Amino acid sequence: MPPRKPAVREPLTRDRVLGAAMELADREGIDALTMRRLADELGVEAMSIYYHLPNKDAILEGLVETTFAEIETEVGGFATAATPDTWRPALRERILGARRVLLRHRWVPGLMENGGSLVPTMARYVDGVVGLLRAGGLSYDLIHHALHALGSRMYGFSQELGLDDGDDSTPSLEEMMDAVPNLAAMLADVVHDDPESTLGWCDDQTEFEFGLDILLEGLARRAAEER
Amino acid sequence: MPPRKPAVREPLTRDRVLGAAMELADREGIDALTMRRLADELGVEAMSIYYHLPNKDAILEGLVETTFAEIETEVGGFATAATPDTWRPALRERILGARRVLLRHRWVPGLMENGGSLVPTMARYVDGVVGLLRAGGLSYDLIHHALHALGSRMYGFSQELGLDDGDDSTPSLEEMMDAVPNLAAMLADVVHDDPESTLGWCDDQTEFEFGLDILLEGLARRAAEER
DNA sequence: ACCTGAACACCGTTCAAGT
DNA sequence: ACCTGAACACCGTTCAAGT
Repeated sequence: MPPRKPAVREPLTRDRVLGAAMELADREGIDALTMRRLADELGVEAMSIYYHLPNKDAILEGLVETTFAEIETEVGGFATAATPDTWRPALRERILGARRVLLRHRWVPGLMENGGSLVPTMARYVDGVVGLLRAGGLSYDLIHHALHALGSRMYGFSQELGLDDGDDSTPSLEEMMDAVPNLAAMLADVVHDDPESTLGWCDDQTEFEFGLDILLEGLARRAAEER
Repeated sequence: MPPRKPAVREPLTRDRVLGAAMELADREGIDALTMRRLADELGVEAMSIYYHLPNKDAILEGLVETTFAEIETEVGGFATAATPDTWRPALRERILGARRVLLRHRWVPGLMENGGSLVPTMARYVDGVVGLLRAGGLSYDLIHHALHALGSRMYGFSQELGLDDGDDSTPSLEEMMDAVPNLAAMLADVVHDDPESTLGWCDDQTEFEFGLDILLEGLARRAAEER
């Protein structure tokens, strides 16, 4: 079958731009996402993009928006019934669902931290969490605290600082032994069996759930005290 | 007293560059810190900086390093004796001390998240935390989990997403009422008395401590179970 | 209505040249 | 040894012009 290219090229649209941007960022990282590079990807001139989206920030916002739309699908919608007995596993499941999506777009957390303005679907995600906790019987005050306590964990990630940098000049364990003896001892003791981190910031699934469960546990205790 | 400028200007040094960079970033934000702007501040040509520091990343690393040196002073050194009875308040105090310093340099967390390679003094900070927990009687395994669970809270910050963006186009509470009813209800109920956030990511001191205490509580429980 | 080319005002950085 | 000027290879974006 001979490859038959369409004579007339598909017209540019906002969706096509965002789709190509998403694919490019997934494939080559967020730094590769420049207006000129994106235009190349679309077989178009850089300035053509500006006809469909006002500027680069709008593209980045659109990507976050798209990601949270994926999350909405992944968790089966943001509206959920919950009771004082079920909110905790329900929230846990929702957060881990969000995490599964972010693992497909690891550069998205980086966008969420900075630009920071809450895009609509992201706001609806948070709204869903609030609704879940409210249905679980928590006071708005406790819910408010809970959102702060969870922080970025609410979305399924928590940035940490890797002990391993990709640089070639990374000092060996022996070299740092005297500068950071406790750290070295810990690393020697703990078999860090999965050096490949899952979400850019080196929090693997087990560690993520460990921290999440402590927080859920503490929130549940405070919720029980409220009642 | 007439202002008497020295005829020969003070020679450039690594420390002078870093000092000016720190001051500039504190005053005008990290985005204002460009090589040309920094050179202006030093009364020098942009390229002169490269004689004292290899590149911009080295400047950013140096700033993180300087910040953690400030933290070391603030908390009275990283070495601390602790016992199973005292590790928890000791760690709490250390983290809140780190936070006080970061509040003076709010742009530093942003640097720590991305570049990410652990600068020496930062490694020593973590080492101190490990030493503290070890002296407190925790196993290396639990300590390892603890570092992950604390995440960036270990350093005194936790990024969250502000509900308030500085944009003029921020939708009012009424406008978002139907899109995010639960969120709107919570905001209406909770008197968010301090709209001015403390550390860029809108986590004020109270909220930070709330989350921190839940984590410390959970860690203490697991530590007790270990013994 | 949709896309383009040239240009502007920035970046970080290289490199040969000044003193 | 220390600093500089010109230049390079990039950015995002504006604006007048094409079809």
